Amino acid sequence: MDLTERKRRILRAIIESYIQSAEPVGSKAIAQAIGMEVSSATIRNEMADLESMGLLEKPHTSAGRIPSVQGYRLYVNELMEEHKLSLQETERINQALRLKMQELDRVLDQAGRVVSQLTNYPAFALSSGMERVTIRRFDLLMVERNAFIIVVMTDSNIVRNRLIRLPSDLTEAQLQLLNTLLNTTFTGLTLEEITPELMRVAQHAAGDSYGLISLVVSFAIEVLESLERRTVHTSGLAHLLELPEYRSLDRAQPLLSYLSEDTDPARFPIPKDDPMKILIGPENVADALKDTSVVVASYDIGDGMRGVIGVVGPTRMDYAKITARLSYLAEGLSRLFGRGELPDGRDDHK
Amino acid sequence: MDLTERKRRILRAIIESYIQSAEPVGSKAIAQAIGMEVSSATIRNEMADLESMGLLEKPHTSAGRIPSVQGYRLYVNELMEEHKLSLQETERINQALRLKMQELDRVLDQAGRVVSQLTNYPAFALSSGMERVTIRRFDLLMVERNAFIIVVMTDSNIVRNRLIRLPSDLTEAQLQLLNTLLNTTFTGLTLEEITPELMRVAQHAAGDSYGLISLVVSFAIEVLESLERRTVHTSGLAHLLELPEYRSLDRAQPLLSYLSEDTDPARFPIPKDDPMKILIGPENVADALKDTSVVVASYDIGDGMRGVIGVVGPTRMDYAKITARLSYLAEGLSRLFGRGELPDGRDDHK
DNA sequence: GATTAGCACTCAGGTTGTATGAGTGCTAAA
DNA sequence: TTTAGCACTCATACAACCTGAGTGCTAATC
Repeated sequence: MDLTERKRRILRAIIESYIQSAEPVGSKAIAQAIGMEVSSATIRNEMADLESMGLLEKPHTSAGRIPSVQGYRLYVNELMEEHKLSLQETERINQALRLKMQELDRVLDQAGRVVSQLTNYPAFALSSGMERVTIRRFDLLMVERNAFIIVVMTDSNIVRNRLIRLPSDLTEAQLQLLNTLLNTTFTGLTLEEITPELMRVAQHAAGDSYGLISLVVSFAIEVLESLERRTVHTSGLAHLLELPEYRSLDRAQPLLSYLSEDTDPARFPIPKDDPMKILIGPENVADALKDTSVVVASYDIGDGMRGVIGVVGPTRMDYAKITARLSYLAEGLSRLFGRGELPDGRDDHK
Repeated sequence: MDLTERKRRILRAIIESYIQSAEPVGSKAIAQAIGMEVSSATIRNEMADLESMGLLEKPHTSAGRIPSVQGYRLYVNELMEEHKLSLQETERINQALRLKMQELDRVLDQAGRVVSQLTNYPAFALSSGMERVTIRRFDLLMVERNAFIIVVMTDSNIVRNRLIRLPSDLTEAQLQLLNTLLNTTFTGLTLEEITPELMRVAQHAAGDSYGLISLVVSFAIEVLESLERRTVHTSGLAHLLELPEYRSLDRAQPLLSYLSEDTDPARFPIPKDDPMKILIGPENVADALKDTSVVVASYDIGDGMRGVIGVVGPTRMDYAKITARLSYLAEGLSRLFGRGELPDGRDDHK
């Protein structure tokens, strides 16, 4: 059967109406929406065709039609018009970017929050995780005679620090010695390459009776681990309950629980090649997401890392609007963090 | 009217049954619970008395009784038996403490999560906020010719850092100069004392044409602000929906929204003098919490700061169990962070 | 005087039956 | 090919009814 232009118009009208109302839409309503060129009976015939093509379905005999997953897919791929962001919307997003994204450390979390506020859907944010991170340099700063600060910087330009106190005193010279030893022995190594063996050797070479080296190195290990570990942040969960499809607790609870237990990042889809991805209903791998849609976008955090932000909602979510906002935000984030241009307020360099 | 020993026993039985079941409890059930020494009719008489004393109430004529706010208050103050934590429970808490609390930075968030997991209620966590924080020292570390790291340490021993890139190159000597200038001019000052005036003077004195000083100082300001600003973290919101009183969306939604929009810490109660506080129903100030109970505990983060963790649940929450777990956890956290014993692995100092 | 058995009464919640209306599919006419 | 008309299907809302748990009161009992 042919997907005529009229069928496409009707399908689109049905989907957009359903996106708005969450109610099955009938032939009469569509006849009106299209502009009364044809009668509702004609629409009915067309709808029957669309249904047999698998693009629509009926919740029951005498209800209107609702889009099927295939229908949404067609809509997203071909029918959907690009949503133009209003000046207000872009301004709001820009403001969010300016205000919230000060600390790189908390980008993930913040990005999720912003997305959720922007879309009124629950959102999640995760980092795509780094592999093969290494420490680029160590710095030890003497604070008091029995306290110093470790500063480590990774090859991906992330800096972490910790204050260490000792049971006994330490001289500046000792610290210097330790510092150079660390920088010669433990830089450029991945997590796996830092073996207990290596530490023992270094400890011996330095004549380190205090176990200082292991203290500092274990901090470095912690940093490397935390960077390799991906974490997920979810936010705006309460938005879910505003949607008619989740007025029933039986529907809402499993999804809410799934999103709340944000332990395992593997459960959230990440876009591989494209900057943006739309997963409709059963296209999701996770069971709990089987009748929700997920829109994910990725952005460049710089230094080879990518961040991922996503929105979870009912299959009838307003794809046009969501994708527009999400991609605009992702671009903004890329601009902010990517290309080595960190959000420190610094300008472009070299 | 006298609150006889028998009345107290009955009241307690009613409250504990209601805490378990969330169903109004009838005379017969109580007669059984007490041990059938008396008949249900007697219980009925006693219950009528308790009701006229304002300790019980009826949802409607032919239902059982439920505790009133006053009833809960009496229970919490006098009737409640201390809940003994099982070995498993303490072990679980200790493990959570050991595993999760590695980074002081994320204590708040983590503490909230742990509480929520421990109690199966939504939890919130906030810091009591610091006042009059000052920078104790600056360190500038040269990374490349056009990049350096700022490390600032506050008088409360919190260390923060940031990587700064410059449009042009810089010599080690320049950085040294800047470093000493910062340490002589901008240490020991509170947020208010760092005026634009002062910055201009310093900039002039240093002949700082790059605006480097303002770059570094604005980072310092950011750090001070972030420490003074209190933030709230909520977690485990989905637990709310497991409770029968929030099976109805109309009840759950306002509360969920209230807890989700965790912007304003002022909306959450913090215990003033006592280490633990129980707020039952309308004893809460916030409207959205008027028919929930909140249990909060505070713990010592060290250096004069206190953290606050709390649990939100229905008025019929299991006060005995919750308070036991919460206070154990709070003590653990105090031990971990308080008394200058930071989780860095360092020991007591001076 | 305190306790108990018995009984009438109340009321939430579940079940059943019925009406309503939105929407459909099919057929015959335009 | 389109349209009007009609019979048919269901979800939903609503009223009527039943049931069972629980109460308050009264009169008998300890």
